[in-house]
Amino acid sequence: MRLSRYFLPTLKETPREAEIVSHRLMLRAGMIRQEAAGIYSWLPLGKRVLDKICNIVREEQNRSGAIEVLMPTLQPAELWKESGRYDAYGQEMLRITDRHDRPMLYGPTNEEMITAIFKSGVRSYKDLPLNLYHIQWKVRDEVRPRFGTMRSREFLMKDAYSFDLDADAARRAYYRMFVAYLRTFARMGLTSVPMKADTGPIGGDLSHEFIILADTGESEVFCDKAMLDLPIPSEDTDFTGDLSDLVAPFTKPYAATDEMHDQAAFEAAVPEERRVSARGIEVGHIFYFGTKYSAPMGAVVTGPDGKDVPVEMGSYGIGPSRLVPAIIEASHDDDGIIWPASVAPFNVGIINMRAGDDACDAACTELEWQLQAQGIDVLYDDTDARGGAKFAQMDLIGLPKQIIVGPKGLKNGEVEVKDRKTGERTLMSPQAAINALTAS
RNA sequence: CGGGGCAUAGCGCAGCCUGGUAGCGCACCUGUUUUGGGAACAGGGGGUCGCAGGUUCAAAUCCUGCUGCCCCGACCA
Repeated sequence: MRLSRYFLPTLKETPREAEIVSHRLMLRAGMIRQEAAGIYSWLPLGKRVLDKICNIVREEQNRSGAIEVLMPTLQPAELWKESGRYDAYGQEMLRITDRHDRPMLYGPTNEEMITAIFKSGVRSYKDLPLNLYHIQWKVRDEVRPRFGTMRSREFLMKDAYSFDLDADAARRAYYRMFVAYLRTFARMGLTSVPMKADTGPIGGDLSHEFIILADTGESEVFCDKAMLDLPIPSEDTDFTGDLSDLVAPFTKPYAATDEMHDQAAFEAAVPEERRVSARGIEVGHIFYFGTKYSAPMGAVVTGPDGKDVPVEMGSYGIGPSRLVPAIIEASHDDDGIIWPASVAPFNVGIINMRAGDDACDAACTELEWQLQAQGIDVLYDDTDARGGAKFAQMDLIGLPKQIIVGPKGLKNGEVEVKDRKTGERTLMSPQAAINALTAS
């Protein structure tokens, strides 16, 4: 992509409304634009990151055996009256009326609809286990949206729903998602900590929030330092097997958000030097809720004994539109964003120090072409801005690697490869640069 | 939903107290000189001062009402 043909409205100054660093950087890097309180447009750079995140989420969901569907954002109120949540949900549910005066709503979540879908397609226990998920915009008319896309009124969520014959099978389904979540966040360069969460009226221990530690997090969290260094299950994990041994190391150590925190238990369980008390961002939430929706909505399967039983369900959420700022909170410096390679909007930035100079133009074009031929996403700054401005902008938008091409280097047949994170710069031939950047 | 604040060019702001018809920096356009960490000079374009009323010869400025947005708290992917 040529910068001269792209739409990248970056800002030197921070818009006044932005308080936290991720919101500021997303606005300055031209990733989003606010349309109303808690409602944002995603501009090209932001859209690329969001798509990369969704693809990682999708790959890990698929790997775990979940199947993708797509449900609408608009739902009939009727469905929610069946479950009893139409009245229970309150002001956060954005309700509208269609031209026939039928009450509708913008979906804040999809338990009801997925249960209806399940009901219409499944009769037998032989069709279980089943896990259906989608990635769709959700609407919650938040009392106080804030922090950019971290807490917005319209947000993208991956929500998966598992269906099983009994509680044991439901637990196995829960563990599959647990492992998928560990892998998903790790692939984005994040250290996530699963923390016991409130299970509400269902009880049990099958609810976890996945928390990223960050100073600007909304909740206070406590955990054993050992949790931060646990190895992540590999991509060869057999999701058809029993995953309890993989999950156990993550559920045994102490880890709790403030609402579940018990200081005495914390001190008893964790030696002082390993006690971490920090702030965190919730990027995922999984829970098992049994027959809470299947029973009132009549979602049953016929068991091996010929009797109908309501299915055991769980639901599993990840917020991609929240992960974007979460990753920035976890990975930035004074100059801007530092994208982990897996979610970077472009892998490599090329800076032409002397646009219009034949040798520089030719070298840049060749690099751009060669890298793109290898499947590398390249943003080539071919504008005639001064070098300093180009460096600053490239650092702001956080591309992991940069190639600096200028007359000084080219005199010796060299270009400079810069690592955004370390700031390290290395002179090498263009071919060596291509080799280095396509190696992994 | 309670408490506080803000609204003037795309962005950041000054002007308001003490009324006289709008200004600065960045960005943008033209030209020249430049070019290795947010260039310099010269010229230029862009604003129903959030909206609606009112006071006044005259309102960005004073008064009233409304709307939008931000922050702090209680609630949440």
